[in-house]
Amino acid sequence: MSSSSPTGQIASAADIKQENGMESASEGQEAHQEVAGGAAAGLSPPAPAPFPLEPGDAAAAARVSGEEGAVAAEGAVAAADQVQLHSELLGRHHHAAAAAAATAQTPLAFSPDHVACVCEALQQGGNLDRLARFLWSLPQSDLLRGNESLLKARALVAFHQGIYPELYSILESHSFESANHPLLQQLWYKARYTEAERARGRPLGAVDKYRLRRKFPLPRTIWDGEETVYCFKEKSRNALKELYKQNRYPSPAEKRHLAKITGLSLTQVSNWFKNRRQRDRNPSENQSKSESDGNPSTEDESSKGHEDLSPHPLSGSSDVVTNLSLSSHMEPVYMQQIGNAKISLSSSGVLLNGSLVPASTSPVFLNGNSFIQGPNGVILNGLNVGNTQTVSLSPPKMSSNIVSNGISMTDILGSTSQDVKEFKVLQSSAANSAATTSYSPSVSVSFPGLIPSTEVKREGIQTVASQDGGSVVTFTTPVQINQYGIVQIPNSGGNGQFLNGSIGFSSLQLPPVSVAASQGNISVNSSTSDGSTFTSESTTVHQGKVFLSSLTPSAVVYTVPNSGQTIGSVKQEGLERSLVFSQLMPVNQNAQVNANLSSENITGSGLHPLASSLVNVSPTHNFSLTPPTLLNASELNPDIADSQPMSTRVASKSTVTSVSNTNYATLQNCSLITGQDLLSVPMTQAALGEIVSTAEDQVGHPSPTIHQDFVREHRLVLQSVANIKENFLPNSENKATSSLMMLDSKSKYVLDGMVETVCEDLETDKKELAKLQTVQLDEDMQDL
DNA sequence: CGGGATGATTGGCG
DNA sequence: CGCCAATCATCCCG
Repeated sequence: MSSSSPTGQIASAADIKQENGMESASEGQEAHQEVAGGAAAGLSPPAPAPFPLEPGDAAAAARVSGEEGAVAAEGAVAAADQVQLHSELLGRHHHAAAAAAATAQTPLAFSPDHVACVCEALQQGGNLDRLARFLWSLPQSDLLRGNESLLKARALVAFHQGIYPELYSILESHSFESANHPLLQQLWYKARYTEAERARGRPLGAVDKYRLRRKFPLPRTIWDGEETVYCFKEKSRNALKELYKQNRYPSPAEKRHLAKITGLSLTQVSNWFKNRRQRDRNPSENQSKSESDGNPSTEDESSKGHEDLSPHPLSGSSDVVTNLSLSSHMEPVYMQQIGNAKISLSSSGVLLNGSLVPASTSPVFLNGNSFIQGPNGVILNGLNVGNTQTVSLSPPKMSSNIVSNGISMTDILGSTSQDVKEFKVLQSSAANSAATTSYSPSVSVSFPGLIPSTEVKREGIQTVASQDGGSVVTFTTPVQINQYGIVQIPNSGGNGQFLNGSIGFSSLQLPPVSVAASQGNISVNSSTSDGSTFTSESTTVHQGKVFLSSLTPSAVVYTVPNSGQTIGSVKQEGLERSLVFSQLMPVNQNAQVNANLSSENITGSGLHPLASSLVNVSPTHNFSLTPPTLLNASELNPDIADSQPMSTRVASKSTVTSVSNTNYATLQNCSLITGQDLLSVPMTQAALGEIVSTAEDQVGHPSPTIHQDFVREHRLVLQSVANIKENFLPNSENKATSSLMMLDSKSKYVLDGMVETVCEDLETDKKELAKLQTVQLDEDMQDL
């Protein structure tokens, strides 16, 4: 199930419920009341223009004119009556002249505003018949003017008269202001319902209406494109379940806390518990009450997850790989995104950006389609090796295993920095650097390289920690990975920290140059020789980014974008957003994709030049990721879910920005930061304390809105980059003038015109971002 | 506020 | 399109 925002749900329900009110509104009842109040201020006489106002029209106009007047005061009703009476008289008075003018086909003397005013008045007054006559009397020129009020009036009349085709035509032909959307949406649906009822000869049930809504989705002209979802987000539900397990009757304080964590309202939280208890009490519904009163649903989900987690035949994986080839088109990505598998880790595994795997002990998975299993195993970067195979390491006992792209560490270590190119590693336990050797690829298991849109959930509050202070990663429930392969780490209200501890790489375990994963969401750079630990004093999540404040130089990063909402358009609640992450952060989970592309367009040309300063990227490598591959329109574009296959061409223009400073390191696709580079960054920049990584694909796509968001994100990133004053290595490749910006130690700052422009525009955004971050940080601190 | 009942919404299945 | 299950919301009662 795709996650959804509570707000969206509520709005959805509310909107739909208003549907019932439509009828009365059409009758002009409720509208009448609303307008009556505002009439007090509408003492100005109706437009004296000679238009075909009927007795009531003038009054209606008067009411509307008063609409802008503030609030209805007491006695407004009486005043309204008087105004109406007065208007009636005026209207009657002008009637003769108006009629004459109309019959004479004389151009109307009143302005469009007046016409609109009358239309509004008649609409609100429910005088549809009169409105129809009024419209009828208007000259074509006016009707064609495109005045929204007029169009709305026409739509209303069409609806009222049952001329639905015309209604649909009107609604689809003009992009209405959002303020009119509710009404027009109701007209749209109501018309559909009515048509269906007539055709069926019987009233529609809730389900029938639901199906009609699905069958006849609102046109974009009267809809902002945001989908509404009924269920709470998976994350929220998990949080609720967690507490429910502990206490079926949470105290008000607990409810508030939960509400805050989940982004739900207190009422929703209460209702949830109430419903939950009710369900538990009625075993009738719960056929599977086998599991005591724990929470079956959670269990169920877990089981589902395991199914998904279970190893798949290689054949399947290979297929996936094939599909993923970008060269053909983004379909693969699309598929992943639409899916919605959920996986729950029973143990304390952590999955990041990728397909997950059940962890026997405390594995950490990052960004990978491949998984690795092992005690304290760690892995990342789903790029699996050419074929979606997964490697599972089962080190005898060791603390940490690192696997990347299905490549054994030995391979990595042995290889030159160039070979390291695209891989991400996250070491959950830095217990001892010696662990490096501990990993033994003794067992290789093939996994489906890719589980379509896997969503990993982590139930319960679990911790993945190493025994020694080395590195500890603590997650407080739930950690999710959405179909984008993104990990969601809820702002664990309770502890207020979701990442607390250190994530580090021991120097020994890493290749000469620390590896910053470009394509992943998480990157760990270890620049220090000692087990490099990363300590996060505080974390801030904002706008799809996770900000980690780290006191230590070792850079770690971790960007987590959000959730499932990305698919299609789903309403997201602001709150939710702050807690989760926006999908803006494109994370490429389809590492596999690269394999196909790499050889051809990308590799060699684009990244290579940069290789020297970055951890090199070797073109020939199987899993070399290339910018285009990493950031492709489909991944960035939430609309993919709309089933509009996006053909993302490698050649498309794409910009990747990656910024890092000592405190944060954001790794974006295709950017690699070497340990040296990290070290080179002055510690003094700690103040910036922010990591932003984003990428924008310039490829045009159907969702302007989203695109804008993206742009914004991108801009934010750029801003941060500017602040840091770090180095950029613009890399233009592909005919489409794609620009790849990378930050490296060389402090070479190159930006093409476009980028510079963007940066300039960001001045204000920068401040906003800083402010937002601060706020978020404060909130987090409070939670703590 | 909790319990019970019931309606609404959504989605899956056949 | 019917049926059903899962979820949420709402109303009423104690």
